[in-house]
Amino acid sequence: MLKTHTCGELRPTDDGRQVTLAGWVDRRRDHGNLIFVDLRDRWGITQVVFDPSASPEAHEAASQLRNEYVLQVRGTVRCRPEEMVNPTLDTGGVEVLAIEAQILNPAKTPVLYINRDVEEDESLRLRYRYLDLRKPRMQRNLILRHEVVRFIRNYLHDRDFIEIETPILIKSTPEGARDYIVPSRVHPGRFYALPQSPQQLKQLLMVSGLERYFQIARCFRDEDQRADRQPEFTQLDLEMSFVDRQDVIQLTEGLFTELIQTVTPEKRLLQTPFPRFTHAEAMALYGSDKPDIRFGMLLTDLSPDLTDSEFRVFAGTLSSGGQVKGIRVPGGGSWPRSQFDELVTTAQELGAKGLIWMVVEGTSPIALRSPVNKFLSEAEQQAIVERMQAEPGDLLLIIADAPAVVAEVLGQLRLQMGRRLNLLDDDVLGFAWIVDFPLLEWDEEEGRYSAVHHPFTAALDEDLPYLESDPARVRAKAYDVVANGYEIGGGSIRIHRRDEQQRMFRAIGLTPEEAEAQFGHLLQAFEFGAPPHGGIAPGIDRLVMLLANEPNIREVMAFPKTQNAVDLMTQAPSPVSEKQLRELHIKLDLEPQATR
RNA sequence: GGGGGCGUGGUGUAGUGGUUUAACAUAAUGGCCUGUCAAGCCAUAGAUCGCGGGUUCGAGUCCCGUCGCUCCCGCCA
Repeated sequence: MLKTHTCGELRPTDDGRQVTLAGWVDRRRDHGNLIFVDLRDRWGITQVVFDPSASPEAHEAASQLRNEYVLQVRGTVRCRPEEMVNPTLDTGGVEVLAIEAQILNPAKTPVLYINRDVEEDESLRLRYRYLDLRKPRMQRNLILRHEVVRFIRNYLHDRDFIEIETPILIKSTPEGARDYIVPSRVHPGRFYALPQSPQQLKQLLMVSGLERYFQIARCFRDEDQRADRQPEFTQLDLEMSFVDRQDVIQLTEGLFTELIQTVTPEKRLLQTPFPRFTHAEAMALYGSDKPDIRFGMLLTDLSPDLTDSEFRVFAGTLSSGGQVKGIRVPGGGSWPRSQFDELVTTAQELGAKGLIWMVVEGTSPIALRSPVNKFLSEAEQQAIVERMQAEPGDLLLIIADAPAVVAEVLGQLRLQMGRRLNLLDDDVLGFAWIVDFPLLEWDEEEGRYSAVHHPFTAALDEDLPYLESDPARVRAKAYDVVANGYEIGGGSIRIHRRDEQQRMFRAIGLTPEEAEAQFGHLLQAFEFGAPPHGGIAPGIDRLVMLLANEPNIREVMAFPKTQNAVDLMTQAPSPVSEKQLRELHIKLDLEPQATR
């Protein structure tokens, strides 16, 4: 080793020790005769003093130093006098008096500031990611990620799970996200796909009798990016045999609870055991299937009070199967009028026909300030205020529209209002389970039903009889774990019988021939004694993002891609040679512009 | 596919409502300095304002296009 100690470990008790440190120059403070260098490595920063009276040679070397030079120093640890202790450094009680210094590598002026916290242009950070990753924030995130994965491995190992790798080159199937595909050289015209998740493979491992499997699995989806979505990402993929929903939920909940208490003890879990909502409840109360339950401001259904209203917006909406619902924004009544107009615009941009706002000025007697109160009877105003438990000074935001629109718009407004009122505490993790998702949803574009979760998800036993007669009514043995408004993971109890799986394929419009061609291996496997099984797949990146208080998952990935799925450091994707294409029997058919 | 934001010395910003040497901080280069820890002081150098076109006497600033990064909708079984 080129060092005897790290830059984070020396303490006053090491006084007098001969040590060798190596790392990067974080800062140099040159006083002419005396030079101070903050030497940095992964473990910390130690101040090195270059005194010409102690070592002229080392001092001369130090005068050459610039930020990010790689330096090896041999010297003597000495305690700092009390008034020179730096309380902001773990090693601030000591310094190393340099006897010998060797520049292992100089460095150009860095394009990013490693030693200060500035928000540099993201493309610059990604292009020079290896420099970006030198920053304490990024190292902290990568270390946290490692700790999370290490805890998961230990936890599952202790519970008799085994980690099994599944192939990255697999078969493309049309269901789900767009596949990344890989051409085969030895089979001209044929392609592998990169897994969107190891779903079928882990189910086959259950057929194999492994019973408890997990994998820290890389997944690939060729879809457009978001702050919490990258083209490749990592899931904790796990599957268990002879379980029901309760078993998977309990295991996952125990894992998360202990993980967070161990790895990020500064985080507070809002509620354990995690509260459970049916999908219908979550939509009704929060307007979202991934609710942020750190704050209330629940959606209140006003429909029962307004069915006979003279106000046509309400009556008309209700008579045509719509809903009237609202949220109560405490204290929002004092905002300027212009902000209410902005909220109306926001609601319309989100798809609502309009937004009704009411300022509660008094509750006994009822006094509302609103563009519509002249259309509402005294009794109706009374009912609205009572049902929403409104108090003077509150702002009420009401939407009358189709149920899906009401949920979407009020759900979004609720989040905006929560942020605005500072109701979202970053140190709190509001985990919850969402269960009883619909099994199928109508796909307008394809003109058929498609699986909400995936086509291997089992239906609730009591709903299964309606699979053919009333598909939209069937609920799934599925469960999502959500936290702070993010979907952290989803899972289900799977179908394990061939006949039931074929029924499901039929329900999503696959012919028996198509089902056989695409999923024949799975159907066949189910004929050889497939056990009941189920599992879940939490997203590691999103979880770590939450634990690290980061706004996007790029901050917890070493080498992420841009929104256009480009790697700015390596410039992937890039053209390949004619020879490579020829070997793969691939001819390009590009627009003239697109040849770059 | 659509909508929004951003792009000015190496880096982070100011300027932007039409006009002169495009300002500040930091980094950089040289000098001074024995106790700093975002060291300090002095001096020097560095941007034709993402790129292309247009309007104008005059464009960093206005208009059109384009590229890059980003946020969102669609999409993400």
